[in-house]
Amino acid sequence: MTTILKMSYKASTPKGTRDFGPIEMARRDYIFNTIRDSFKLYGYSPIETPAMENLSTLLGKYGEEGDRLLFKVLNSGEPFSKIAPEELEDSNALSLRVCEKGLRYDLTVPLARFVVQHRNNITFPFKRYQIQPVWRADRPQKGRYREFYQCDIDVIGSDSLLNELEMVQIAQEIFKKLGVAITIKINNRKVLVALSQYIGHPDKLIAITTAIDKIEKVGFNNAKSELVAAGISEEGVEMLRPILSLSGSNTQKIAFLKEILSSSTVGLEGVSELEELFNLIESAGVGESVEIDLSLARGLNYYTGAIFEVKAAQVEIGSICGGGRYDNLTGIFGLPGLSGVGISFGADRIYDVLLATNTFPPATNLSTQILFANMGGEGVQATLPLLSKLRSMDITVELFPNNDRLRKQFDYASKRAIPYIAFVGSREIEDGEISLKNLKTGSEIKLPIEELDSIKEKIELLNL
RNA sequence: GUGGUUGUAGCUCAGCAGGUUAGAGCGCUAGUUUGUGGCACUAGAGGUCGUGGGUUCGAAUCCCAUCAUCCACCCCA
Repeated sequence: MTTILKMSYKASTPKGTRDFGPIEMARRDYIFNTIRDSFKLYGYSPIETPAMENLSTLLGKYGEEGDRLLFKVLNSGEPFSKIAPEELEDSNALSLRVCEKGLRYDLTVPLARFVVQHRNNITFPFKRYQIQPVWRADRPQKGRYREFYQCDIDVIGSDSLLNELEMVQIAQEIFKKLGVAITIKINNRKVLVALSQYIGHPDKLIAITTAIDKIEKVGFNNAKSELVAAGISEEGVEMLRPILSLSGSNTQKIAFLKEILSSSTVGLEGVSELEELFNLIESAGVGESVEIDLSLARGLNYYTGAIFEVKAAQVEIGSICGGGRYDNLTGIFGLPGLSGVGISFGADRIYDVLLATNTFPPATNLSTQILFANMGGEGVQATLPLLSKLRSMDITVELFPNNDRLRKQFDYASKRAIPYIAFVGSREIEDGEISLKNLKTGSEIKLPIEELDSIKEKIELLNL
């Protein structure tokens, strides 16, 4: 064993990926189950898509930055055998020659592909949920992994703002169940488009939105110099100042925007969408901690309407949930005219938040209820039928496989947080009973085998 | 992609104005008469000090490179 270890390479997972042990899995299941339960409650159905998509499906959907972060999969066989020497010089072009597939970067683009491909079998509006890992070739850091799970819901084929409302409701509900304090930020891409027109630089939308996004972090003046560097006039940037430092209630913000953008058709459209959405949110009574944030400018370039982002109030970890409306994502795959909205929950970051705030429920540690000590030969024989009986009663039991010293068996039980240990040895066999001991309190009782049906009540006694 | 941090036992780390056999705590293994654990005591296993060069009589310790790591930026979940 030791020699083998010495000879082998150091065991590790690839950069930015992790293993999940039993405790982590119990906690992750708790998160996934909570999220999934809410998704189902609102009528969403599950789908799954492959880990790999054709690279052509993925490329160009996430902006330049996103393309760079795609994990590409080398073709099998001998992909380089047909490559001419001069083709080796352009590494970008080369990677497209030798890689036809890529790992999915999110769940939204695969969904768009899925919808287009299966359009004839789908009933619209299509409400689906999807919980699967995604991969990004990012540099890992706190709260950022190269493999992480997204939990998505999307509605495809309905442009009603009721869908946006539903996203907000579900986010509120899930984080309430999980015990995470949040703020939900909402903006509208049309408003951002209108703002860029308003300051006279409709072509600089991307530069403007990314700079706007930074204002909170680096301050207005730094963002301003960045915008000026991007070729935007100083007067134009100054026009943004009152808008972005806008404070007050959501209704005040809306009123102000209406005035500023009164000459812009898209702008007014965006503002009235915001207004209508907030009216719906009020009617539904889920307006707590929901605010308009004009500095919210999600980077994924397929969003066209509402955009959302959820931040944990108590933990600094980036957004734990985000999404928005995209009017024409399926159009890229040849099926125009379908509007969709979606939101994605970042399970791994939510995990980190629950861990940091210590809000995992204690029950997530529990595995086996009763460990039967291995007392050797006849004890084991007498135990086997009891195990089946207890399992049929839906009690999680296991028998220690080796006839080790009891000290060791106790050790095993306490390390696995098994609350009860049972003995069936020669004494018990003689008296036709089992001994049952509570590891925590140390109290022990005898239970006649014919009364096994009442074991649950007997266990209650042990807890006193 | 840019900048910084740190790499010593399974884990957390100490050692570092260069000097004989590299340490601690926790964990692990065995034992303190194998039908009762968590405590305590005793003993033990386990490290080519991330890797490769260099400086030096001598390097875990200084220099360079490289890889890995974590953090920040970018971007995002």
